[in-house]
Amino acid sequence: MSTGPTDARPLQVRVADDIRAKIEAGEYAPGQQLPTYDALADTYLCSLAVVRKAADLLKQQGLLITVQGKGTFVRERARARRHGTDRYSRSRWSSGSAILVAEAARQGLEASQLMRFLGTTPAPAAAAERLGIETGTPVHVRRRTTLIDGRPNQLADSYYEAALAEAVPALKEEDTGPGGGFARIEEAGYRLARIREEIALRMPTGPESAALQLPEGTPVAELVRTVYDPRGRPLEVMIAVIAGDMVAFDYDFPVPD
Amino acid sequence: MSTGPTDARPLQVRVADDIRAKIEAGEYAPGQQLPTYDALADTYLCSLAVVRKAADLLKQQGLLITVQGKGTFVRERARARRHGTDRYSRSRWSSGSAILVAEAARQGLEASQLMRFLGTTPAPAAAAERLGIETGTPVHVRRRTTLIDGRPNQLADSYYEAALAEAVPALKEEDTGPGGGFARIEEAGYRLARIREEIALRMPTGPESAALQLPEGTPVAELVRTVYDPRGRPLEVMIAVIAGDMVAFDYDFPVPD
DNA sequence: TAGTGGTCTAGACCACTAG
DNA sequence: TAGTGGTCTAGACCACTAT
Repeated sequence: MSTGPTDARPLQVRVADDIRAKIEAGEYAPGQQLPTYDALADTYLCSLAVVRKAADLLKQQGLLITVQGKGTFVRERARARRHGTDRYSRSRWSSGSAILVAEAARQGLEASQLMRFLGTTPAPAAAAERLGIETGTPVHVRRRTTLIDGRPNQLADSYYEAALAEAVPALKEEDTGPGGGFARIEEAGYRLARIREEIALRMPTGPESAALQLPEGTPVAELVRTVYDPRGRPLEVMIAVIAGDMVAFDYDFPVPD
Repeated sequence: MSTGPTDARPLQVRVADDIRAKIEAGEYAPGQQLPTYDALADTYLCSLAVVRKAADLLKQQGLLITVQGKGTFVRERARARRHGTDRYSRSRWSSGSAILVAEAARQGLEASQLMRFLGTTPAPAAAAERLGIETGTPVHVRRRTTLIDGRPNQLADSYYEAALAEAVPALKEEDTGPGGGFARIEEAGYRLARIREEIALRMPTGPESAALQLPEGTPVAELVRTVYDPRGRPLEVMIAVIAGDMVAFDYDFPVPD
């Protein structure tokens, strides 16, 4: 541990920095188990609580994970799903492939979906606002969990006005069929014209952290996607909470006038 | 504290949840000081260490901030700068306003900039890759810190190939003049046609956390923006690290074919 | 059963802020 | 000077994993 002559930093920080340095130097490789807390306390001549606090700092920074009863491990970087505008290409979903699975496969990932809830609910403020209705108005909702390579990476809730859900009965089914909900909506005579995506960053709440199996120190992206018809009427609002270590967003657009 | 009959959750978690509930209920308002650790330990009939751990959990979630010697406070949500595609509108920057300041003003925010470094540097991999050159090739860089309402919110580094920096001398000046660097580049005969933005989420490193004055539990967005000319040649690569609590991204695009 | 990390206590002392 | 949060110790006991 490189303790400078006037190193006034707290012991726990110096221990954390030393471990981080070893990780970055490859001395502890991704997935590898670290020495036990007891061993580290011996090495650094400090109490267990200090080692514990140092490990907490590194967990917060997403460098370590701990498993009770097993040990402490260098975190392996998850594979990110790139989230670009071209995944919305009409040619792709109108041709019949399941949009999520096909898009993931293109990136060499295996995707699946789990329906958490399907039915009517009072519209939450964020959805109501974008649908142009009153908060609390009954809307149809599809709550799903998306998994990549078996790990949950996204909690996605799609909201539809009741009238639209009536006009597009597939939206009330678990399986919306080839091309997904977008294809069914267009078949019912609507046209999807524009998409607006809003992204915010934050730390997960407790339940989100559990549902997404997030390691400590992993932020989430909150993505609000609104799909509009050619006259600017909102057809769908999706609110998704996405594991920050498993996503990257890509946008490509012309310089606006 | 609503301790159910079979509440097996750790005490520190129950304490944290109870405090969170009070914050969400408005019992502790944003900016308000919480009772001292000692007082909370008395209230919850637990040790100081448990209160401390509960507070750590809430800090990680971005709900509390602590100031040594002063106390513990409910975190006030920072005002976010919306980061939309229309801020790149040619009509805006070509008309002479300072792009950053004007855009922030439109949102009721006060923006300013601080130049951290201006000169030549070996191209980092992320920039070189997108500029289509070898990593390590000397490039011109503008490193700036952006402040919103006086708080630093963005560390932005723009990279230019050496030849372009020669052709656009303003890029080597602190002040690029009305309309900023984009205006100067077009005046030199280039044309900005497309923009690609890539966003990733992560926790800040120590230095980033310090430079952006980030409260604990605040993630950062890493934004890589590449600007292309009409023939698809990259003109500028900007790599920005943005405080997660002070930004929201907006994209609006047609459904691609 | 042995070994790991997780929770919790009681208490000493330090660093910073405010009056 | 008094009061705040921060660091650190020593140790007890619990929960989970492996063998």
